[in-house]
Amino acid sequence: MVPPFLTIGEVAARLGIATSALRYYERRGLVVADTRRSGQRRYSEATVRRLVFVQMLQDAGLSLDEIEGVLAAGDNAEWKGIARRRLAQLDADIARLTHARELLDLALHCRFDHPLDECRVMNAEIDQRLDMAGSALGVAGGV
Amino acid sequence: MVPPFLTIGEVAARLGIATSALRYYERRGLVVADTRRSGQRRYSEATVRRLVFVQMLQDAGLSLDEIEGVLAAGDNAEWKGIARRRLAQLDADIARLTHARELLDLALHCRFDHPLDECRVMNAEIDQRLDMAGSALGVAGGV
DNA sequence: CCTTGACCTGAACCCGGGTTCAAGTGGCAG
DNA sequence: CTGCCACTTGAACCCGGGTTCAGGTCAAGG
Repeated sequence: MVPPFLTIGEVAARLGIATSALRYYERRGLVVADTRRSGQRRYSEATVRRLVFVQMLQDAGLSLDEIEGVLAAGDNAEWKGIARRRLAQLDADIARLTHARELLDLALHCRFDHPLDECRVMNAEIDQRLDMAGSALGVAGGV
Repeated sequence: MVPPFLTIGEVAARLGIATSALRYYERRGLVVADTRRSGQRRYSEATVRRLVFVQMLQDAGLSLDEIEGVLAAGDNAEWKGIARRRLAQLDADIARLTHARELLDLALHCRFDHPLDECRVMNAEIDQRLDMAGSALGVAGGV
């Protein structure tokens, strides 16, 4: 049976995280050890789950402040608000990374033998971006 | 024709970037103004393009150090190496974000009325992650 | 008894990518 | 001449998410 309490080192090992990070979370008020035995933190199974949850949200790109908000949310409208905002941001991020990925991929298979600044694909993209921001650069000589 | 030189403020406005960032790039040796007029930086069109290129690579998730590497690459094997590494990383990032997105989305449409820690989907994911890292936690004795 | 190892604390430090600040210069308008 | 504005510099600071360090406590084992 062995009361299911883990030391900070065990938790750290299990979650693949540094003990210093666990203490840091506690400082932040995010996740506090359930109890102490002669001064040392002991974590319950439930708290370990909570930590995994924190990791998940972190993976989803939430800041520790946001995660605090989610954990503290009494109202479920509260975490859903945070989640929705983050969902929109995720979509934007994914789109941006996907575009970057395509670009990089094209550049790699462009032609095998010219420097990057002569790459047609890259230059097209640069032109695009310049046009987006309102170009006076190639348009007219004078201000 | 009016030599097509822009002041730092003009470049900043055009690229949607702070002047301080441009000076910072110069400090880093990334992109240096072409010339000076009574001490003030002047940027050529070519240099502005270079800056846009820097922004693109930054969007693709390269660090300024890596970007320096790409810009300095004499050998095209050099930038291709960096690009390939980053491409792999992008794939991983995209996959991770996509997974997080799905999860968050499911959680949002889960049931309309329970706190997040009672969400079936979330708990399934937490279990998964615990199992991944070798679980002794739920195996014996548990609650 | 004494060492060893894991743990404790607060305070300081690290990193990347800038931003901010104080103090000074240059040039043009009124 | 006097503003005024955009520009210059080096140095200091900010942020998030931790890590590192010095110095101390505790329990077990040889």
